[in-house]
Amino acid sequence: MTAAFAVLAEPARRRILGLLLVAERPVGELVSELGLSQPGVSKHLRVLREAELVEVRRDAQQRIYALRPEPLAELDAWLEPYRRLWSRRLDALEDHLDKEQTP
Amino acid sequence: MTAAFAVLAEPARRRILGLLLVAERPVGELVSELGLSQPGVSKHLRVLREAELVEVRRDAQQRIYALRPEPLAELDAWLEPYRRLWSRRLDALEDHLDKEQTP
DNA sequence: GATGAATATTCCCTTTCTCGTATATAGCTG
DNA sequence: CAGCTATATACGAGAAAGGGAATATTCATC
Repeated sequence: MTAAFAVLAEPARRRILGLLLVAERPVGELVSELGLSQPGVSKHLRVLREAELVEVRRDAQQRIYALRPEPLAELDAWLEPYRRLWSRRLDALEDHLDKEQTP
Repeated sequence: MTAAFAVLAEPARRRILGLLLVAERPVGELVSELGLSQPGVSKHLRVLREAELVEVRRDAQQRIYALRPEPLAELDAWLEPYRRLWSRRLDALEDHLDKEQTP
């Protein structure tokens, strides 16, 4: 949890996740789309990897990075108890679903 | 957004928010419940205040801290596009509400 | 106005992050 | 296996963060 927040505190890393949400990508593509140095991107990717926010796959000499949603789901869960503070809509939703589950 | 993530990366600060979710509290109460030094707690509170995650109210010589949910709501919104990656339940919910809104 | 309680701020030290530049590794291709 | 491409790591510098100890501020009370 702590790790996930710290990792996401970096704008560049959030941008990387945004790109990977659209589609998985090799490092070079991230470099050109982000406008950062290649070592810089690699380093951010290492941090994201260690936090399990992304995973790598080798394709010849390229490394294809893809999103791993688990830590984001944890973050979402952490947010849960706070949601009632702003979300009427979600409350209604949950009420509805709860009723649906216990007929 | 960046600020919110950075602030929440500190476990002590998340604990403070957890306590304030239950009820607003003076600093002294936070100090005893967290087991941290008073200056330490005050410093975390300053950071939380600057990120607008909490607000202060004076009550005699005490300062009562309370939660301000806005930055958490922003975080929730940031998470939105990623949610489909893990949440079937939420998708169902949104579908339901969307239909409800456009009868 | 002095005292005491509650809270904030400052200073100093150590650690951690980020960035740039340079260098290393891994794997294809001829 | 030489050379090229794609990616990763190492190193050094500078900024920022966290924690402890000491000090300052604020307000109520006597």
